[in-house]
Amino acid sequence: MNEYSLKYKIMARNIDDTKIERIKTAALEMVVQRGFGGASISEIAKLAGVAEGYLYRHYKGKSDLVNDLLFSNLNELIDKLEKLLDSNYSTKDIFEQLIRLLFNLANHQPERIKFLYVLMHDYNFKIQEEQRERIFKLCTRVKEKGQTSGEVNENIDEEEIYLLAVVYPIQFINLRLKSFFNKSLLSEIEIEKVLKICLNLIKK
Amino acid sequence: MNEYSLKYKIMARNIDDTKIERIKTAALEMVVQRGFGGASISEIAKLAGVAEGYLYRHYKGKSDLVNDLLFSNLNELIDKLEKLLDSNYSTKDIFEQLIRLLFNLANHQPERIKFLYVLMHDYNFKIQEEQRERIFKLCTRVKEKGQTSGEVNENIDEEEIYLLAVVYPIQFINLRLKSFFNKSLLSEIEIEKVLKICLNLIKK
Amino acid sequence: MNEYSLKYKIMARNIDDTKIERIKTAALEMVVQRGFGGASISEIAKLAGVAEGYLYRHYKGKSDLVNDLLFSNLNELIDKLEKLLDSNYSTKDIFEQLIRLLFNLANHQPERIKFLYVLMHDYNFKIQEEQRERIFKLCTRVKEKGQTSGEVNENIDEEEIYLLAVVYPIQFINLRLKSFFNKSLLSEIEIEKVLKICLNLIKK
Amino acid sequence: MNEYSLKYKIMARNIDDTKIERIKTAALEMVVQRGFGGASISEIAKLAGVAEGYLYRHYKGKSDLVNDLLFSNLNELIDKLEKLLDSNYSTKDIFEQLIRLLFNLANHQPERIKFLYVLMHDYNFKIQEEQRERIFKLCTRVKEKGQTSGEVNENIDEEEIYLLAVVYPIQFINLRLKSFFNKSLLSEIEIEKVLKICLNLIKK
DNA sequence: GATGAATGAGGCTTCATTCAT
DNA sequence: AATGAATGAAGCCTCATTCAT
Repeated sequence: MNEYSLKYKIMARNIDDTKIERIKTAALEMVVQRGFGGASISEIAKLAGVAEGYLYRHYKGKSDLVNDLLFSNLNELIDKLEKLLDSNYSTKDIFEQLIRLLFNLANHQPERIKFLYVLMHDYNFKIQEEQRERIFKLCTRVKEKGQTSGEVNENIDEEEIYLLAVVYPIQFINLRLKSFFNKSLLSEIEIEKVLKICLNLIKK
Repeated sequence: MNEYSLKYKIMARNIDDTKIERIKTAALEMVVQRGFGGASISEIAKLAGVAEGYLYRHYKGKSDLVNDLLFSNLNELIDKLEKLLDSNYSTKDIFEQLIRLLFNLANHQPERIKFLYVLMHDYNFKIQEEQRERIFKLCTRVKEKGQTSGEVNENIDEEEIYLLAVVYPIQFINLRLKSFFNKSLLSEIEIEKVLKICLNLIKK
Repeated sequence: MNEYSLKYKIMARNIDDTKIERIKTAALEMVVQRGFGGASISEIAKLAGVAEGYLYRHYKGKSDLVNDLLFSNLNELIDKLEKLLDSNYSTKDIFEQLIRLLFNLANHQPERIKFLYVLMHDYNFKIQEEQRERIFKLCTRVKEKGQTSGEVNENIDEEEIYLLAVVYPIQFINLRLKSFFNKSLLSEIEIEKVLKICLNLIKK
Repeated sequence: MNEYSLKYKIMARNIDDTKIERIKTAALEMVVQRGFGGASISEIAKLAGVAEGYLYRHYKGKSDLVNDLLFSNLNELIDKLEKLLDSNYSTKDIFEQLIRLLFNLANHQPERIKFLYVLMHDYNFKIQEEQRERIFKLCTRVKEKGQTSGEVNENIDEEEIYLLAVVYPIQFINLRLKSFFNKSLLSEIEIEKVLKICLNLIKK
């Protein structure tokens, strides 16, 4: 193997290894920018720098691709939350970690949080039953842990925990990402603001 | 003009008068069911019982139609809120009335609240600057009124009022409309639940 | 209405009225030339002088179009045969008329007989059950009529009548249309040749 | 080379040796099942258990592959017929042997006779000039032999011999393979039926 | 005003073919 | 020799939009 072919090989490898990743990133961005219906395969492929047909070697179609993206992005989040709960953090700290996690995502990969935000509100995309159950169980665990430790109000249920600890921060973040009220910062102050709301809620 | 054609004309007139209304209703339903990209003009026209071409006499295109729908639906809501604020209700009662208003909409015209829910979270559809300002001003009025009367915490700002009094109820309602946690009731109990959260968070 | 618009109207009408006919003709030709899989909608539309999309206002898709063509072409033939049988022709004359009919088709609309020839031998296209039954019944009628009059051998069955009176002429004609043995005439002599074979095989 | 790799090589060799054969079988089946246009290289390769690219080391493309298949299948048949004619069989026996040969094929390798049936009727696939000539010469030999021995009518020509001794049996067989008239048997009785028609034809 | 036939750009998808390994 | 990842042209089909009536 000469220098050229070696270099080529490495390049080829590199291109190869990131191809699907680039498709995912491109699809995610296009869905955020144009919505599911508005995102076109040809634009996604162009943005990813792959042939249109290549996409179909890995996904059955656009729907499959986007559902897979939703599933894996959500899974990543759920996994992290499960780990959080497996730790010995207090309930308060769990909320804080969760909110930090979402803000961190917003600051480093804003497209991801936008993507979740967009698809969570699309009546065409249903979160898989299995993931819904995992989310519900997470909320149950938080609730029980918090109520046992006396940190969480007895009247709060899973739905409210989900709405305040997950949905509320996501809504806050996206309002900022849209500069809806002409603010777009997502710094420590904002984290505390959101956390305060969240904790305020659950306390007795 | 004989009796028949007269009668026909009257019928036609009557039909005519509701044509645009029917288009709006149809478009709203289709956008909720299939998303903006998935809703097709021909289906909307068929559902509305009008010719495809008719639609273009009143709207420049699909985008124009849906933007108009978003605008007018939002306007209706904002108008009602303004009236609420013009009344002598206490801040608490204003929140209650607002939440009742949203629940009422959900119970009687669920498609409307779904429509708002879907489009408010679509990065393609921006709420018009003018409406954003009206919303902001409404929040300012609520804030000031509430803080003057001592009902609202001094640290709460417009953004938080919007998130808690508008976004939170809409999120709650749509979670129920989707049966996300296998609950779908939207009755008095739920209103109180949402109101309690909302007030709890805002009060000192 | 001025002269121009009148003329235009007539032209438009003419174009209109023949549009579907032109699609059918074009589809038939393309299927013969390239086979079902090889015939493309865009080529068919171009040949017919209509927009690609227009085709879909009348047919669900390529398959629907070609099936419809097969069905109607076959129906036309079956209808003619039924009329032949309703007449008072002798069995011999019925065979002769049938063969003349096929030769006539071959001489005036060769694409049609090629089309039937091509699709009847495609394992993807099944003749509809209803048409198969009609064909079978026609054969039964011929058989019974011929056996009653003593013109047809008692041992001949429907299948053989179909093979000899329908399939054999079609095979002969297409062999000629292909110049398989470097002959391509389809004149009176050939009609007699085919008829002779047919009668010879059926008679006692 | 160690024992393992040797064994592997032998196995590989064995597999290798049948690779083209497997491609041919797979291609033949796919063409029958889906038509030329509908048969895809990747499906053929998968069914054959070879890499897609391998196919292109032996054939210029799909068309080349299928043409080769048609050529070789036809050649096999023609070779057998030539041997039949080189024997001392009577003309009657030659017809019988030919028909038995076709029925045998139908019973043991139905896909092959279907393949011939499908492609013989496709206006895209022309039988090669050379093969057409060989077929014609075979018919001439049969004719002359039969007319010399007095078994074949003087008025019969090559075309008719081809149509009755080759095309007719193939048509009969495929009508049965399709259960066109709800019969699918291809046993001794059917052979006799076809033979009778065939002989009836040519006799004086 | 109102219609709906017609258009054609553009979407999704398949698949024959190539080529680096 | 053999592979199969990758390509991209071309296929089928949809649908927003236009326009003659």
